[in-house]
Amino acid sequence: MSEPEPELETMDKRVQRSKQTVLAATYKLLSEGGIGGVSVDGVSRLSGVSKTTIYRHWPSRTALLLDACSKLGTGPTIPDTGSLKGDVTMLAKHLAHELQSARWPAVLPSIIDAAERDPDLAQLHAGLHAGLMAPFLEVAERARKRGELAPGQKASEIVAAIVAPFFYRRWFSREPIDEEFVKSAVRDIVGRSKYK
Amino acid sequence: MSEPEPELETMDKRVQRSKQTVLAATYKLLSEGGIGGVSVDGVSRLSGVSKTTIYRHWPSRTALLLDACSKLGTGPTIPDTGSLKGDVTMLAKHLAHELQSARWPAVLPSIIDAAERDPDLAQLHAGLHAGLMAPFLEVAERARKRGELAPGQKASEIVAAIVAPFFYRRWFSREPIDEEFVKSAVRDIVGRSKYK
DNA sequence: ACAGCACGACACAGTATCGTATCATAAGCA
DNA sequence: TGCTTATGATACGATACTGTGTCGTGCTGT
Repeated sequence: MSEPEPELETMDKRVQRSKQTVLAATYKLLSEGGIGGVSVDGVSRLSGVSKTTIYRHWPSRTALLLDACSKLGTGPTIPDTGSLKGDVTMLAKHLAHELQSARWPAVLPSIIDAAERDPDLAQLHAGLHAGLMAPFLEVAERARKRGELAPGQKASEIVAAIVAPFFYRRWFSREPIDEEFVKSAVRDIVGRSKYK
Repeated sequence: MSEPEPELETMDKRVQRSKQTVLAATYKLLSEGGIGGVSVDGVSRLSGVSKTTIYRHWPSRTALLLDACSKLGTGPTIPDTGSLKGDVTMLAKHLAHELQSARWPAVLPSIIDAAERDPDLAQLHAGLHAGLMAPFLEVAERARKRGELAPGQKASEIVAAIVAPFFYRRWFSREPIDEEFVKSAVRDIVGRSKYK
């Protein structure tokens, strides 16, 4: 918002290459060691781009970190099966798969930790979280318009109810997220939305 | 387990005092800055105990850290109101209060982050988690014996179902955990246990 | 072809960290 | 009281990190 953002097109090829290389390396270190595992020296070593150049493009380590983190949670395509159950099933399966294979789940705890103290990171976390939840929210909203949700029920509550058990499993109880679990989670949600 | 643990009674008064002082300082730094916020130098400065002495009692920073962390989750007294709803209500209120005021919720993310990579910390996390869940598990088990749970329902599932939304709120959506939320969470659980 | 600009290779200052070592002091224990 | 033992002050070496400064080289856009 405050950055002029000088249009990738008009950028010097060398700058493009450098920035991209550096971001890739940062992302790798990030996913391997969390926020604490990222140092400018480390990024320089891994990427082969000299530290001097890195500091030419990012004013500080924090800036680089925020830049890399912001490209973390690219959501899936939003399904549209026509029913809440169908949509949620697809999203839940996708989430289950990502939680166990993608790289961002390994990074998120360190962001949450940092957000506990640093306002900038808290904001970043809010953005990431919103991005992750967006598909679920969209699906819930549609169900609402279809009349599949009880009157008093907020869409965000549905979203929390479906996602919370997944997160709990991934980071707190650390149990595997198998097909059985996904099924029962979806069942709970759908059951809850219909009655009462 | 593997440590001889030389009986607090027989310890030199000076040792007792040092260890306690150091642990207190460590705990404070831990709750303020997470695991990353604890350095031996920092503990020394804050506690007034010299670094030399700290290294006399703990072989490494990690050892000190594990020692301090292990005293983190001292659970509440387990209620016994005679019904699942009563018990869960009490525990949920207690949890809600702790999540917003106690110090361990600020530390847990850093432990989870570390557990993502360090096996020792993963074990520590497992222990803490077990300690936190124990009261809920006990209460659920009792409900089971009373016949308040459906046959196929595992106690641990009930526990996960009640706790997950609290954790989600505290660390992911970062919404306040008010009385309304606690009520509806309890309602969900009790409803789920009775039918089907 | 040529000028400008980005680049890499240093080197540097300042800070913070983990552990270790030495030695004098003071507290506790018998 | 006197002996043992924990402690504090201090310095040290090794490492890692942030961020800046300098300078020569070579890629890029015109």
